[in-house]
Amino acid sequence: MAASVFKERGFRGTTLNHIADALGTDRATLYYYVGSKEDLFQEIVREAVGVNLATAISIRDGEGTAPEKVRQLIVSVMASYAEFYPVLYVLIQENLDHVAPERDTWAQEMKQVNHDFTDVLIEIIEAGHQDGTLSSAAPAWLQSYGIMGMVGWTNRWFDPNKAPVSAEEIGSTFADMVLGGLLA
Amino acid sequence: MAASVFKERGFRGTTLNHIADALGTDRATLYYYVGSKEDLFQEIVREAVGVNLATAISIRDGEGTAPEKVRQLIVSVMASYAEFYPVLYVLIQENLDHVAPERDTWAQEMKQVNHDFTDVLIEIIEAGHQDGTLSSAAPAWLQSYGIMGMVGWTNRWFDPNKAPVSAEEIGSTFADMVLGGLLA
DNA sequence: GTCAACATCAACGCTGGAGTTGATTTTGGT
DNA sequence: ACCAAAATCAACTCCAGCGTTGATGTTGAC
Repeated sequence: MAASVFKERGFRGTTLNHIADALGTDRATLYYYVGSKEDLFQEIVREAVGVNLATAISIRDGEGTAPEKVRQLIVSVMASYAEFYPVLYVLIQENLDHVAPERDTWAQEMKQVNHDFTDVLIEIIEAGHQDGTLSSAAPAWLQSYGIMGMVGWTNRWFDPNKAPVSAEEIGSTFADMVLGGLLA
Repeated sequence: MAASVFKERGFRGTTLNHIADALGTDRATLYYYVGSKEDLFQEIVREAVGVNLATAISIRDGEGTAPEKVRQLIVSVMASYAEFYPVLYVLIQENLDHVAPERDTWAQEMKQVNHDFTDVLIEIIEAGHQDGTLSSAAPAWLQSYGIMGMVGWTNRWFDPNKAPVSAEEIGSTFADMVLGGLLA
């Protein structure tokens, strides 16, 4: 519930009044349950972030060729976005470079998780470069950033409860684009 | 100058004190030149947004096959991001769904521009579906959103003054990925 | 029925940041 | 040298939004 409000208005744009309203209660009542706006936000996000990284790692370390792993990763991330909607998007849409100084410790941790996640993708792609299953015409990090962009940008338009396509279809389409390309 | 501050902190995270400091002056002096924080922001962004859309339209209406146009569009957008850096990113990184009510009129206009831009890309891709030069396995809008994501997400990591690769290289890599795919 | 733990909320304090005002300094034209 | 326009800045006002407190319900165990 509070997550939806954060998703719709962003952290800075959300006041505890907005959340209290959404919950049909009073702002002061909210403080009976949470220590601060920051606490509330972190509590919402905390669990989901780890899950995503763990999935990526298990794909990297699992069976399959590099291209298969890239596909699995894209599809499973999209599936997570839908499953935990809107929790993961709440985090992604926050530009962690823009957080206020007080929130810096937490922001650093989150950036680390993002960084680790991206690294997993880079490693998968680099393995593909090594064994020749993926084109090494460009550096693996740049290819990874492109993929992360495609996927991460869905926070701006994808709502699993309203979209005409499923998260899996989106993931599959993106994987098709990025692996096989759009050329007919 | 002020644009850099907005880029680094986001609209909400930027105070006029931050900007005044960056300019080595006083906040009140700033108000001698601009009517409000909002005015300042719009003034910075106004010009650049139109340019980008115009470029897209001229590519759509120009010579070349659909795949060539997709490539041109991606590369030219990346080039614009670098040329006008950080102005276009300042706008992109603002999630226009999160703006405060007072800013709504302006936000609607900006959303319209974004929408028009995306539409141009969709039209290019649809033309490719028609003439068989691009795969129509997925809807054109979804393929477009993927491309917009790749490109738009660069606001999180690309700084033309620091990056080890040029905007054109990035654009070219993304075009390669999306058209030919990464499969070797 | 009573009491303690649980929960709610009106009313407050406080701070950060937008925008204003008026007095003062700087600049440039004659 | 003089004056008017341009520019600067100290010192305000105002308000939104975070967080607190204490008084007032509500509930469930015995």
